[in-house]
Amino acid sequence: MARKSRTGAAADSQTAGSQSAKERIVDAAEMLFAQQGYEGTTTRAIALKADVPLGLMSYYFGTKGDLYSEVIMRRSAEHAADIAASLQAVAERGNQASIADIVTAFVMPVVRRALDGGPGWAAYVKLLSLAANTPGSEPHTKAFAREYASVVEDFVGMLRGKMPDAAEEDVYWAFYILNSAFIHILVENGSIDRLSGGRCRASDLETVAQKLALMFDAGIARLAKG
Amino acid sequence: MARKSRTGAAADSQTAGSQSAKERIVDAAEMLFAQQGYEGTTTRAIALKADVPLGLMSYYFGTKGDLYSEVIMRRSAEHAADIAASLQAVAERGNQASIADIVTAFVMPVVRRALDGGPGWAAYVKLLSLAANTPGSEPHTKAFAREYASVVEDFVGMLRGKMPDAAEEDVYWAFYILNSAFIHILVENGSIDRLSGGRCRASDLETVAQKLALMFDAGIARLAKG
DNA sequence: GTCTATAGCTTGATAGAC
DNA sequence: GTCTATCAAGCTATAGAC
Repeated sequence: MARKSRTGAAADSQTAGSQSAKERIVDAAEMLFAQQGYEGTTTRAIALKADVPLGLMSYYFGTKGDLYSEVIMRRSAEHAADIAASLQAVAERGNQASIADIVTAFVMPVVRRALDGGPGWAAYVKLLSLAANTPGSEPHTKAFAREYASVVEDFVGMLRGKMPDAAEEDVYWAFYILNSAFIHILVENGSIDRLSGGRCRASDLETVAQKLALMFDAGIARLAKG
Repeated sequence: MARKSRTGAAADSQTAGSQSAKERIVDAAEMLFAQQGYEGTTTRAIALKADVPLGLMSYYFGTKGDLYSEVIMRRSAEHAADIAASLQAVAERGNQASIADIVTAFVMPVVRRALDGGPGWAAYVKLLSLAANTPGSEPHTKAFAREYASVVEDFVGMLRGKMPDAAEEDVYWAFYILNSAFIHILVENGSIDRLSGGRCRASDLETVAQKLALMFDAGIARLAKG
């Protein structure tokens, strides 16, 4: 037992495949950061899950913070473009699009990635929302915020078009409250499952998206009246 | 410079007063856990902020996890009773109370503590919402959830009274989405401030409560229609 | 490029003097 | 009760053999 096998017991069936060591490290980091947070995840745990020697971490990525950045950057541009396209498609329908349509266009690209994108994307979405909820993570949060700033502006602009008589600040409150609900739901662990006795499942993001669109269609309309 | 003064530079103007060492430790822990999270806070940092020698931490509270529990338990019962009373007052008005009234009754006790309760209560409220957003914190989260379970049931019951024609699961979705928005807003650090160019302030919880009541009054009514 | 071994700190917790 | 000194373990990051 001179050394650990590359496909030994420590290897994770999800991350240890035919991918390169570099990819496996990012995959493992993504999953662990999403599950345990940045501070709660050690570089050793990442190396173990990726089944690579500890030294490779620094060789490929430098510090732990640099690796975190890499996890974000690997998917953020594609994801943001994804949402932008979804919003654009609705914007082209002009006034025919309802508030519910706009909310759905904003929310569904995230839901689809989380549900159909595989475990990597699911972890990324969780990490994305987790970063927005974590204090003392200024550098991390700012990195994410920058990547999605343009998409947020598009969305707010479309909401504004549906709130012609509202005070400017109410457009921002509408976005803020909707986005807060959505972000929190993405990190949720299942408190609603227990509370509802199994009638609702937090992991059922499609239903969540539908209820969000329904509620905020009415809620934003109310706010828009002044 | 044989040893650090009890009122020396390391002492925090907030926590180092006439209180006992034991109280100062809990105060310092509360504030640091709220600002940096559980993993991000070291027992040394707490001791430094409380201006107490490191050894006293274990003497009074045992482990770091025990100290965290103490931070929760110090205020949770009083806070939960506070919210229960607020809900009860609205419940006594029977059908006269609107959905907005019920939402306000649920939200305002938290807002009032955060704004008028002093820095200790402000930190506690932040920690409360932070715990609901943190992964890998099962033991912590469960401790909080247990303390507020009864209040949540009361609130859900009152919502149900206002949604007589709705499917049972929609009552839970209504609560879940509202609570998610509220919880996330309590940890927010000011992204809305920047986005709105200063027109909205995340710290202005009174306005947040007002907008929440307005939007969810309409949103829950819509959901209640089926 | 890959891996082992370890340096250099910081962590939570405690032993034992006062 | 209070405080200093320190332990054992775990951390990130790196030096240097292969």
